[in-house]
Amino acid sequence: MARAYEAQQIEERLYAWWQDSGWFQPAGDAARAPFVVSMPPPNVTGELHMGHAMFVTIEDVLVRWRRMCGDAALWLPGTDHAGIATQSQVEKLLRSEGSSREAVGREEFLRRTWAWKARYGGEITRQLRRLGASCDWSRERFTLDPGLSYAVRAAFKRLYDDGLIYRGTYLVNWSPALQTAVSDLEVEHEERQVSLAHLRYPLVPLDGPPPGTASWGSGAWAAPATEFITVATTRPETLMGDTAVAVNPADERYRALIGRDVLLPVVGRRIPIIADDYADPAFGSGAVKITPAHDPNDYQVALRHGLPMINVMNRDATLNEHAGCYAGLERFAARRAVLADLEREGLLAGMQPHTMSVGISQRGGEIIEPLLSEQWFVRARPLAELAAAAVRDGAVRIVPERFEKVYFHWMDTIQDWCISRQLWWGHRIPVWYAADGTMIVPGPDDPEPQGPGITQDPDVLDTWFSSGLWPFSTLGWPHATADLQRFYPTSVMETGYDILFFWVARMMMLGCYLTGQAPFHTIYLHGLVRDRDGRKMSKSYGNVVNPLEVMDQYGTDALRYTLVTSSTPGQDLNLNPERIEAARNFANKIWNVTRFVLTKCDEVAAVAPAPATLADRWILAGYDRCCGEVQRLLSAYQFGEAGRQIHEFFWSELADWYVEVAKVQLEGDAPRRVATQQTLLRVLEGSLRLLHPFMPFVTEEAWQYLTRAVRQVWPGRALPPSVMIADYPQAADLDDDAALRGFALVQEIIRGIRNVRNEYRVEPARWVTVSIAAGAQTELLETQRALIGRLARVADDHLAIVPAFATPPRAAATVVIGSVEVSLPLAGLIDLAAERARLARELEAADADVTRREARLGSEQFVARAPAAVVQRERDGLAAAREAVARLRQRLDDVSDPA
RNA sequence: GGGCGAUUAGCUCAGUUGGUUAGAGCGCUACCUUGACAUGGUAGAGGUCACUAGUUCGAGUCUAGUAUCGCCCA
Repeated sequence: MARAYEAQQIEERLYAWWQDSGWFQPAGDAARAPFVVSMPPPNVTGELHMGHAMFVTIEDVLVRWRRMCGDAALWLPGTDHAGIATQSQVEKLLRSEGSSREAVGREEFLRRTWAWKARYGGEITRQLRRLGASCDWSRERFTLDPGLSYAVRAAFKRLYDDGLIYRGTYLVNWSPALQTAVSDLEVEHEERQVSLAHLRYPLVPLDGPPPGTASWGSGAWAAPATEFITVATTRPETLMGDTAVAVNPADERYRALIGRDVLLPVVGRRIPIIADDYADPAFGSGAVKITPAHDPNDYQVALRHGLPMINVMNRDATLNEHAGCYAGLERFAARRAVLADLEREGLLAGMQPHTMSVGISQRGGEIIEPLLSEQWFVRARPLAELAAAAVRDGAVRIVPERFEKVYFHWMDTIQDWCISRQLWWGHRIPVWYAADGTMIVPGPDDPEPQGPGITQDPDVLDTWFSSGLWPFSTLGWPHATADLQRFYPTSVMETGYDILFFWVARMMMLGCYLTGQAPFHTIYLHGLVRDRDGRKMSKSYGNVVNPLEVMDQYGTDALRYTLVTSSTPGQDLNLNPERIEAARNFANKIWNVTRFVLTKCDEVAAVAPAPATLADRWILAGYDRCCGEVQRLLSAYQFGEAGRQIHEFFWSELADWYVEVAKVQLEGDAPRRVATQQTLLRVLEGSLRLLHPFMPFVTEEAWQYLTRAVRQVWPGRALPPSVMIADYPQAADLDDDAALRGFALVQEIIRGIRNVRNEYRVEPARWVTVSIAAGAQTELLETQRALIGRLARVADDHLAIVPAFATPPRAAATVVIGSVEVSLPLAGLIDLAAERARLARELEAADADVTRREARLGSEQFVARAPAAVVQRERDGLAAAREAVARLRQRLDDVSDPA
């Protein structure tokens, strides 16, 4: 074995070996309970980022753990066609060639996109492998696979026939840059500084000549109007689409005007003044223009009042023929032009700065345009009720629980889901139109409608529609395949909380409705990975930590261990590079403990082992307790805490103490050596299994070396070929409290002696003399004298362990541990004043301890109400503290004695 | 406007049925290259658990409120 763990040299080899051995596939034994995780499919053209590293790590911990526990574990991987993202990439490519998708046509565009996918689509899955993902690549899926596309058509047909999918003209979020509708979720909101324009609309007089006879732009357009109503708007360029002006019915200022008409500037259309609560008297002038085709609130007002809806914009956000003289202008240029002209006509009453929330396209980054258009929708309410009930009834549990509230709120306020996208890359909507406009919706097995004048809907479905079917479409649904029957519903859905609505909610809705069962029993949500200062990682900040570079530098195990132990469920994680380094060091520690054990176990005498020593019993009890805790924590989805506990045990107990103890014990006779070798092998081998789900590579490599030795020590012991298919350690509930307490005393004595040596600057190599007055512990400590001598560097013939000191030691430093007194006569080194100060400090602390415990035990309420075990612990602690105080006082007297 | 989270050592974070003197890693101080490991070892220093009130025999942990920061929804 190399002196240091070198991750880069083993990871690829081990991963290939695991996969080639078929261990990533679920065990065929039908008696085993399945444990199934659907991998959240990454964007097929995406590149690995920390979010991927996070979900892969957590899911792999979960899956490797359940697999080792004996489940038939299936982790099904795949990728998502990511309509907008992928199409944008290919369009960018075409633009660089001076072409466009329109120029090459739909068929050629799709050919180009598939070619792009073939070239770049494998990258992300190669990168997932580097993370050690033990997923079943033989079942890998892609959302545009024939099987999954079939599932999409089947789902669409079913929902359509059940009246849950409909087509209609509605106001949707339009992305002018992408030229498609997007769903509510794909719109982000941002506070922006905008100008609120106050526009004066002339009223049509009750009698007398109407205004608007002069041409627009003449400067006299409003003449001879005498009455005006002022409306406040942030979007003056849409005024040509106004179909009313609304005022609040309770607003005294405008009550008399309700029912009258105003003359709309630019186009000269007569529109009514209506009363609606939507108009806020406190906002702007209190009167608001109603532009139903360009504002969601106005749209609702128009529905209530039966107003016409006039769309003044094209799909690229330029104004159309309804905008009169502004037709063809881009929306923001039009705004400036309209304002200038209004001013010239004397119709601009003022401008004021205003902060408002603006909808931004999540992908394009430009301002979303509410646009009236014909789209397909899923009627979400019935589906949401099913999905909410599954969680409410306890069929599905969300971890951490607090997200249930968010989930319910979303389901309770759900809006219909716009599922059509004006893209070419994706599942084409399976609807055809006859020449007369009749819709034909064939089932997935029906032939494609053909005939004169029959055309298919040009749009595709939202990518989330297909990924909403993912947990079952990947297993063969709607066909009752063997996989679907064995592995559905799946077990745990693990993903980031940021896509609870996008994806998890849709899987729940579609899964509950289409399969009649919730697609998984547990939803585990992890937090987002941020930089060390808590900022979101983004290319524009330049604070992105690339997981591939981290793995190159520190190894995959270090990255995984850091990700899984740096946070708690649902909590964001600030990734600190120093922690990754610490995790790398941990891997090296594991490696070197293994090296140590191997060199000490290369030869084993053929004799019966000696009975266990106190230290043997202590490390076995500690290991056992650790196994129990880890099992408990993993069952409770406390992955981070489980990983930290193994670290604590491995480093602080096994490496720091037992390895040092073993060095001493290995110098004993053959039966003692064999017993120690067995204990080392047992605990280390078990610890590697315990840690394997977290750090698969170093544990496997170490385990391979180790088990060769284990086979020699225990020739009869059956061992599987890989740690990844070995049994996960279970606690035997040893509960050896005597060993835990006894060894803790030994540790305190050794630490006490080391402390004194350090304070008195005793050279590390020098052997010292120690006397221990051990009272009731004399017999126990006598059995540990070799250990104390070696670990505290006390010469064996200078270590006295007696029940009590005959005469108080002189010129000695003293350490008191309860009833045990450890004395170091350091001839020539002891400074009595310093020793007095040291003892006084100890005494003060012990005294405080006594006072605290006395106060607690002095309370009748405490004794009466606290659990008996807690009271007893206080009593024991008080007795020990009193003993220590007495001894410290005595010692203080001794060193104060001028004799 | 509604909801959620965070606030613990210089830094990044744990602390899950409330129970000894609140922990880890990094950093810091002193010492040590002793044969598993300097990617290391030994011994230390370092905290009014944001603040206020409450519940309780007992609160970092439970409740209410306040402050600051962040996120989600409208």
